[in-house]
Amino acid sequence: MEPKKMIIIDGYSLIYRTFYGVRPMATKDGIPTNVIFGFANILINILENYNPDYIGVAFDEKKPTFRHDSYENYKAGRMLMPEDLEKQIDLVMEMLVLMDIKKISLPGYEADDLIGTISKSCSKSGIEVDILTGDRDSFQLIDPNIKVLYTKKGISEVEIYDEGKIMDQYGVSPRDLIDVKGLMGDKSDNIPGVAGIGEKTAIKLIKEYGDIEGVYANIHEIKGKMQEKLLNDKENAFLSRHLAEIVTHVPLEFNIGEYETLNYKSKEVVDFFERLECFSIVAKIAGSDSPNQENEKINTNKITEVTDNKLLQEAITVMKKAREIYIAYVAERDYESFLKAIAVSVEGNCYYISSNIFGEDQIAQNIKEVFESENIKKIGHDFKRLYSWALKQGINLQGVEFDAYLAAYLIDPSDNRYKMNDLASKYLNKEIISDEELYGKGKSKKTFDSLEREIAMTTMCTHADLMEDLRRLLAPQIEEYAMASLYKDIELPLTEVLAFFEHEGFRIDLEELDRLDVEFDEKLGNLKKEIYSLSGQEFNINSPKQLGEVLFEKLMLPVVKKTKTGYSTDAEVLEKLKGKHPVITHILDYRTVSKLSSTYVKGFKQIINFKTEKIHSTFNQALTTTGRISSSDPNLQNIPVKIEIGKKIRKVFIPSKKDQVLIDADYSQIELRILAHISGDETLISSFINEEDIHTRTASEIFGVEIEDVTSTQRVYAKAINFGLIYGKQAYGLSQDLGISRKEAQDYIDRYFGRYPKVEDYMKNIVKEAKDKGFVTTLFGRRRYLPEIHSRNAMIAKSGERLALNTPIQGSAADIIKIAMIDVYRELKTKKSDAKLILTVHDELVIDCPLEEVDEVKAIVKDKMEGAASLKVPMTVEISQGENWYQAK
DNA sequence: GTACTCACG
DNA sequence: ACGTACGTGAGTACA
Repeated sequence: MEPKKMIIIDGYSLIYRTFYGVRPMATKDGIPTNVIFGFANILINILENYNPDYIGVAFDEKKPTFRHDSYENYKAGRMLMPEDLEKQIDLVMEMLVLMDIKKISLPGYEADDLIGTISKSCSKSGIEVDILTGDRDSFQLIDPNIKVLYTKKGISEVEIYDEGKIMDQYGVSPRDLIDVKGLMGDKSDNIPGVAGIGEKTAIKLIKEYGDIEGVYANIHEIKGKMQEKLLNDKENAFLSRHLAEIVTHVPLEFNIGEYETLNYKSKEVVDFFERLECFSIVAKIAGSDSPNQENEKINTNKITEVTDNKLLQEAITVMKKAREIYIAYVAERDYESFLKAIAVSVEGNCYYISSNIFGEDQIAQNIKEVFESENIKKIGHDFKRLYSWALKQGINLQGVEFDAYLAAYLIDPSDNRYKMNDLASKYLNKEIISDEELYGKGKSKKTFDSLEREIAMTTMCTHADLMEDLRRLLAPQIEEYAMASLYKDIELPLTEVLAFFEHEGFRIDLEELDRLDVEFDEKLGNLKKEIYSLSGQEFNINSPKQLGEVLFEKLMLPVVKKTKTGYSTDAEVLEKLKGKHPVITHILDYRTVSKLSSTYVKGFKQIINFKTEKIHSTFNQALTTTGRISSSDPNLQNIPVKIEIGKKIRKVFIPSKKDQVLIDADYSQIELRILAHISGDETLISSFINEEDIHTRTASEIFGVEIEDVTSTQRVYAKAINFGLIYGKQAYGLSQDLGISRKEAQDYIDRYFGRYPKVEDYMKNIVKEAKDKGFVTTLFGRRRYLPEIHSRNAMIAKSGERLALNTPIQGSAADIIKIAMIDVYRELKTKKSDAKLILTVHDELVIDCPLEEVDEVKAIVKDKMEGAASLKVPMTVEISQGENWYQAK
C-alpha cells in the first residue's frame, strides 16, 4: 500500500512570501488581495496536483514563547507588518475555514515547533510529510519520511530538500544544523551565536567535532583567534542552540483525522473568492472538477484554417445556422479599417479566415449576410474596427450582443487593463500571449503580416474561444450591478457611432492651414526678437529651465511658485509678474502662439490624411473613469475656442463637400442642470425652468440683490462658484481664482449653500454614500469605485470626496450625450439623410450637413438631444451653423 | 520616460 | 501640518 501523504504549511512564511512575491492586487473597493490570491493558488495547486491525504497550516500565536523567556532579545527588531498585509490576515484565516483546512496554533509555541511535533509524529507512524515553507530553519526536521518544500523566488518555484540534498549542500546531517546555527546564530531571529563565526566555520567545526559539546571538549585543539571567539561566547553558543532547536514534543492534542483533506469546492468558497474579485481562482475551482478541461478545450476546439473557397462556404454555412458566434479579428487602421484576419468560433470549430488568402472584398461578400443578421448574435472583444470595416464594405453590422472590452470597462472603469490577455488573466486565470509580446513595442513593432501564420492563427482562435467563458463571467456581473441597460442600450450601440466618426473624419481646409502656419511663424519670429532684446540674451524660450534662469536669476524677478525641479514659469506665475518687467507679456504671447503653431498647425499637418484631406481622430470608449469619450491622434476635443487667436484654428475645419455646412449643437449648462436634477434644489430647478441666466440668478441670490441690479463682477463671482461647485472646490481655490481673500470666498460659499440648501445636502449625501457603498453611480447606473475615500491620508480621502461628487455629474452628462449621439446617428441613418454626425466634444455634437437639409437636421438634432433624458429641468440645446467650425460655434 | 506647460469640456 | 478643482491629450525639453 502506498504510504499516506501529508502537507504542513508554515502559514506566516507563505503569507510573507506571497505578499512580497505576488504583484499588488486589490478589489475595486480597495481591499488588498495579493496574499489571498497567491495563497489560494498554492493551496489549490497542492490539493489538485499533489493530492495529499492530510493537510494543515501552522501559525504562530501572538503570545511570547519559551524562547522569549530564555532570551529577552529573541526576534527583537522585527519590522511591523505592512498595512496591506495585515488587512489580509483575517481573510486568509477565513479562507482556510471555508476550505475546511485545519489551522494549527498553540499559545507559547511557534509554528516551527508545531510543524516539528506533527511532522515527527507522522514520520514515526510512516506517513510521508512535506513541509512547505520559506524558512531554512525547518531543514533540521528532515528525515527519511520528512522533506521540505522550500519556496524560492517568491512562490513560483519550490526546491525539494531531503536528507541527501542537505548533506550535499551543507555536508552535515539535518540534525547537525541545529548545532551549526548555535554557533553561527541567526540575524533575522536575533539569535546571537558566537560572534565572528559564520556559516562556513560553524559547519567545519560541527563536521569535525560532531556537536557543540564536542567543540568545547576539544577546545584546546582549536587555535588562536577562533579559540578566543569560542570561549568568549561559550554561553551564547549553548543558549543559541537551545533557541534554534525546533521543539518536537509540543503538548499538542494531535488527531490525524482532523487533517484529512476534504472537498474544498463549496459554494461558500466560490462566493468568498467572488467577493474578493479573484475570478481566476473561481474559474480554477470550477474547472478543477475535471482537471485541465478548460485548457484542453482551448487546444482541442478544432482550428480550421479556411484555405479554399469550399471551406469558406462551409464556414459561412455553419455560421448562418448558428445562434451565436464568437469572434476575434485583427484590423489595421489608416483612415479606414483593413481586415487582416478573422477567427470565428462556432459549434466547437474555430474558422480562421485570412485576407491574405481571400482578399477583403471576397470575405466581405461572403460574410455580409452573417454580419447583417440580427439573429446571429456576435460575441467579441472591441468591435469598433470591425464596424469601421463593415462601413467600408457597405455591410450593416447587426446583432452585436456582447463586447468583453466594454463589459470589463463598465465593471471597473478605473482598471484600464481591458486587453484580451488582461481579461483572460483576471477573469479566467489563463495566461495568454499579449499584443505586446506578439508584436513588440516602440520602433520595432511588428505588423500583423509579419507574424508567423501559425502563431497568428492560434492566438486569434484562442481569443475567439475565450469569448464564451468571458461572457459567462462578465455578463452576470453587468446584470448584478444593474448596468444591463447602460451596457445594451448605450455602450454597445455607441461603438458603431464612434467607428463612424473615425471612418468619416473631419475635412480640413489645407490652404487655410498653410496661411495660419505662415501667420504664426511670423508672429513667433517677431516675439522671439522682442524677448531676446528685452531680456538681453538669446535662449530657448520653450525650455522652462532656461526661461526660469533668465527671469529669476538674470532679471531678478521675484519667485512666485516653485516646481519639484525648479522655478515655475506657468501662465499663472507670468500673470503675476506682468507689471514687473515688459518682457513678460511677450513671453505669454509667445507661449500662446507657440502652442497653437506646434500642436494645432504643425501637428495637424503631420496627421492629415492626404487621400481624404481629412483628419481621422481615434475615439476611445473605454478610457475615462467618468464615462466620457476621449479623442486622440489628434485630440479633436481640445481645439482652441477661448481666445480669439486660438479660435482661428477652427477656420480650418470645414464641411466635407461643397454646398454643405457644419452644424454645431451644444447643451447649455448641462452639468449644472444635472446638479439641479440630482439635488432636487427648488431654487436651482426654477432658475432653469424659467430660463434665467443661471449665473446672474446665482449672483442675485448670494449677494441679495435684484436680478436687474447684479453687476458684472458679481456675475463673474457667481459663475466661478457655480463651476467650482461641480468639482468640490474649496474656499482657498475660489479665492485664488477671483483674487479675493479666503474668508471672503468662504463667505460666498456659505451664502450659496444658504440659498441652495439641497445642493449642500447632495454633497453631503453623495460623500456618505460613497463611503458606505464604496462607489458612486450616474443617472444611468454607470459606476465608479472610490477606494481612496477611506484613505488615512486626509488629502487623498478629501480628493476621493471630490470625485464622489463630481463623478455622478460629469458621468451623467456623458451618459446623456451618448444617448443623444446614438439617437441622432440612428435617425439620420433611417432617414437616409446625407447629413453626418462627425464629432462629439463632451457636451457638443458636430454635424456635416447638406445645405438643403439644414432645417430638418437641426430639428432632429435639437429634438434628440433635448429628449435624451427626462430631468426635472429642461435640457436646452444651442444650435448654430457655418461654413467652418469657427462660424458654426 | 518624466516633468512641465497648456489646449478643451 | 498639509494642500487646495474634475476629466482629458499633446508638444517640448531634458535626463
